[in-house]
Amino acid sequence: MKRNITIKDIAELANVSPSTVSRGLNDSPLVAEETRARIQKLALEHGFSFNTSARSLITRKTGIIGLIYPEHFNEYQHSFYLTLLMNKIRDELEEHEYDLVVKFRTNKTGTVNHIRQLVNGKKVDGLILVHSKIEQTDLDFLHENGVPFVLLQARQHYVNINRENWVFVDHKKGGYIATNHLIGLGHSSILCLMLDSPQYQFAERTEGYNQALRDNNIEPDEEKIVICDGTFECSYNLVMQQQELISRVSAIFAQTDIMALGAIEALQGLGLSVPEDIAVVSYDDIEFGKHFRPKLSTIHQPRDQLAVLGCERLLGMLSSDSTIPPMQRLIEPYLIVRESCGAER
Amino acid sequence: MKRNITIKDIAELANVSPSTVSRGLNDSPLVAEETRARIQKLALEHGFSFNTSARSLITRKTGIIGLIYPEHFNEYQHSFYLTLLMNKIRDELEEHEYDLVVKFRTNKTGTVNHIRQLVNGKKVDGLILVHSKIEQTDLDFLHENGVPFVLLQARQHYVNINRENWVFVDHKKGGYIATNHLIGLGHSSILCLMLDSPQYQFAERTEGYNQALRDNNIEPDEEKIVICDGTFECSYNLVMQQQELISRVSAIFAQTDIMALGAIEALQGLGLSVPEDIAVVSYDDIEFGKHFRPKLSTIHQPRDQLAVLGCERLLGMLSSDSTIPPMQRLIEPYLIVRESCGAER
DNA sequence: TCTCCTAATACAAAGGTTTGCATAATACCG
DNA sequence: CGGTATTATGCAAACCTTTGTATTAGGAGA
Repeated sequence: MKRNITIKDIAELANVSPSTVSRGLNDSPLVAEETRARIQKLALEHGFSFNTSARSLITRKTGIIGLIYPEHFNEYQHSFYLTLLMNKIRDELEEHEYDLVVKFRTNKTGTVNHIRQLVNGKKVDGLILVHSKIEQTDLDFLHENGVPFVLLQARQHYVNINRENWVFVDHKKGGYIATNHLIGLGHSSILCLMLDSPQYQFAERTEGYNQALRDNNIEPDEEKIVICDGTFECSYNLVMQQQELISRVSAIFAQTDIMALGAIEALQGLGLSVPEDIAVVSYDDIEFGKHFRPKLSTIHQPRDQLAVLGCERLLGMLSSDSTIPPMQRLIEPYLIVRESCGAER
Repeated sequence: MKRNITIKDIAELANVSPSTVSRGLNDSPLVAEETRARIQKLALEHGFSFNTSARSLITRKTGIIGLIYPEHFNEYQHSFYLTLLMNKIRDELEEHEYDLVVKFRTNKTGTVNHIRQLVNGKKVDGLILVHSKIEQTDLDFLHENGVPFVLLQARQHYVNINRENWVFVDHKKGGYIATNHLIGLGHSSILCLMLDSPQYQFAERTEGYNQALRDNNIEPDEEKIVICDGTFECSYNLVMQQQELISRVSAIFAQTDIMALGAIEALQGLGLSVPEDIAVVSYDDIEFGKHFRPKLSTIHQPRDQLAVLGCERLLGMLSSDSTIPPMQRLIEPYLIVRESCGAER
């Protein structure tokens, strides 16, 4: 591997000291305009770049942000949403010259704890914790080490978030809006296809569902909340197996788009048409929803807003060392009406 | 930010010199078993991790791999496939303790050249170039700097690949298999929905299409190759606008799954059913294909194999400094038969 | 002309690790 | 017991920047 050109080399070429070169390239006001120009020209000519490691070593900044998400989101059915969020985050960070390194967090004992590894190894300047499937002890650890971080997407009920920076989606509101939409269209017997997962956000969606029912004087019915693992197949099978139950409802609130797709596929297989025979509303607004037939009416999660706000705050924390009061934002999701709920009946 | 615990601290605690600690933690045979045990115990107790920057500075290894893809693959219609490939690559690298940093490469003048930036700044140990939308000069630059890299997915026709390491998909073969499948089902008038892009791979798919026709004594018809930008919408609109042309074919070869979905949507809108009235075969095998109605018959790109082989080779190059002859693999895609082509007619 | 100030630059230390070489300690052999 | 391997450890340099402090030169003011 070719030896790289260093500040020293440029210094020699420019007939100045390394420190002057450093200052020149970093636009320090301590260096004469003429000298700076000469240095920068030489640096450009010789394709000089700072050695990232050397620089990090002394500045204690790596220019890398770690993104941690819970391991079970590796599963196919979660990847659609996660990808959209991650891409947006990467774009945001890129604009501020930060790189993103992505890891998942498993709580299996005996496995590496990427959070501690990244922090102890001084690999990252800050962290973005998506879904915060994370132990309270990890958060404490981050505080002890003064590592800036933000929580994104949804809280974990067992985590104390009062002192943290976070941007969450108001999932209860989302569930409420979705259910309310169905009720507004004249449905009163609504099935809730609930995703069972350690993620509190799905319980929140169910809460919203129940609340909407109650607010419209419909008695929630435990039986109509059906648990599913979130896959297309599970959702499909559930509908297929629960035909009696299905016959007693006129609408379904599926907690993710994927689940809606599975359910719709099953319903159609049973000879029911959506939305004519049964309406379906879902959650996430993944891109595919609008290409499906029927086009999905779904709750849009403002993922771009999550990314923008989260990154903004994280970058803010990175640039100012004074402690600023935490930013805690609950973002409201909104309904996108397409075809799967049909018209008022 | 809390001062981190360093090798020196451990050295003091263990009553040895820093160099011994370093050796101990790195499993050097130069250190006594008893000492090593003592050192490792202390390191563990105090949550010690190597400072990545300091380490990189001297070892000249960062443990980071850069993945570069062409800018226009940021567009929605390409994201599905790219994501699948990237995720698999990340997993592979993760297993070998490498991190992945993702950048796109634009050829716009005046913008940063991420390749040079990553290499000059000594930020990465190696590169994975997906689709190699990349200048020959960049490749030359990488060789000059002795940076290991692999090309993945598809070649760019203007790039000289003889001396490079690469794993490409045999796209001509893919186009051939797809078309041949249709012909085997009795179709002789087949539309080719071609994606127009700087990517040579799509031209290759068309070549395969033409070849299959010729091998079956069907005269290729220029008119039946329709150009599309790859979006769902474009594909949809094309079908809608070219009804006369559509009426003269009994099958469509869409060069991506997304294009197939758009086309099918349009066909169904026109009152044609797939596959009964018109058969559709496509390319990519994105996950959604099997949830669509009809389920897509499509060419599977062995992306996991690309990822595995590519990473394997890259890691190989990183660990041995002797130059090994380039690995050049053309992977055969294969057909997955589902519903969209129907039965023999 | 001398002093003092300012502006521009240089010097040197620091950051945490690795590693070639020197040294010390132990064991071996005759 | 002297000498030589052998094993374990320490020393110090190197990796490349950044940055606080010292130095120098030049100009202003008296």
